[in-house]
Amino acid sequence: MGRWEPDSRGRLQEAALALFSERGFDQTTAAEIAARAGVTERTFFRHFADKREVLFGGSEVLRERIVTGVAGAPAGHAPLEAVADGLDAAAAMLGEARRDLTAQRQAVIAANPELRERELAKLAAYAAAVAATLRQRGVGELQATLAAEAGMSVLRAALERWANGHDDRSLPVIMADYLAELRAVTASS
Amino acid sequence: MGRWEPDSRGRLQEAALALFSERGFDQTTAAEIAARAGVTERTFFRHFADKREVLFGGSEVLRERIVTGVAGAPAGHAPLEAVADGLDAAAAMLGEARRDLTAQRQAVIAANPELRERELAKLAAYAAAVAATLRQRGVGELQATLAAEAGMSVLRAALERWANGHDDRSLPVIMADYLAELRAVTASS
DNA sequence: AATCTGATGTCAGTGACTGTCAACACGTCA
DNA sequence: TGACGTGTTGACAGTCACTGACATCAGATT
Repeated sequence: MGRWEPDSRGRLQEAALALFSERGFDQTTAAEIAARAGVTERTFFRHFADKREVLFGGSEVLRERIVTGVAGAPAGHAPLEAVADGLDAAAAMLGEARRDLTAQRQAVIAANPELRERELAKLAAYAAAVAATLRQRGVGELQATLAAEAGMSVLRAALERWANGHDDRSLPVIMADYLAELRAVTASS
Repeated sequence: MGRWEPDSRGRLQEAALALFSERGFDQTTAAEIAARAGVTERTFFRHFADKREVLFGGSEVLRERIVTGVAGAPAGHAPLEAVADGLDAAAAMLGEARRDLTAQRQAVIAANPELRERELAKLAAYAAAVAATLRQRGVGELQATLAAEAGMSVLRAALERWANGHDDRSLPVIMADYLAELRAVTASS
């Protein structure tokens, strides 16, 4: 064992989620999070680029999963079908997480404009990565962008419903349903 | 005339755009913007909630225009058709602005992650307002959200292309084209 | 044993943002 | 005409997010 307790990063994430839930994001300082995790404020900012990032630790892994799902779609799949495969991969990963923790995290994010802003940025990053993957599959730039962003809208709406417990269906089922709704509402009329 | 030069707010917006273009967002302090506008830093933060907001002064007007466009769509219009009417209203307003100024503003935003984040938040606010308007027209919550967010994707992509001068067509024409692309890529296959 | 490496602590500093109070030009009303 | 309310600004002190530079120390490497 090292000079300090291991997994500072994980302790910081737990401490932050707890404090944000108790007092709110604005009423919690980075120094308080660090103290609760048993480290200094400087260490907090070594692990996380800014105070919000502590809530988005798993976002890169999720992005990779989504991209892998899209890239692994059969060659014959249309753009939105490939995106659907990416959503399946995301749903599989998120479905493994404890729903109560996801709900707690979503509640903290929903309660603060700065955190909502950051969540949008993360979704935009997913969309950009998915669009780039679609382009490698031969999809045009514009269609790739539009399909990817619409897919992330589906992801967010489904995740919100699932995490809040308003729907007892599994996350992949909700996502598939929501994707069908997207197709319905964008159908020419 | 008052004790001070009028239109502090407008001078702050101009000064900020100029300084951000010259040095970049991070290398410009709020105090420098204020000095260039002939006011104090405190006055800057009386007019704008934070340093980024100075670049988004017209966003509320644009949101109202979009919402008015959606609300004014014929009763028979499908959700996405109503959104298209909102996009037309947005295009009409943005088309009035000088394209070079819009391009300059977009370049500043594109160069900075924090500003891109804020732009996403503004688009999300438009989408939420549009979705609420669609719901008043009897559209279901989910379809309203998905149609509105897809519409804002179209708005952003078209605005980017128009402002950069990569496309000589008028903004409304580009938007209509992009909306057709959205329909094509989400068509069941 | 000497050295290297990685994670952390310490400390000083910048800049975004806020609360509070005073100053002052302007309009209103007696 | 003059007292008074109102809206905008300046002045100033303060908190907190975030950064750069340097020291420290356990464990791995040689």
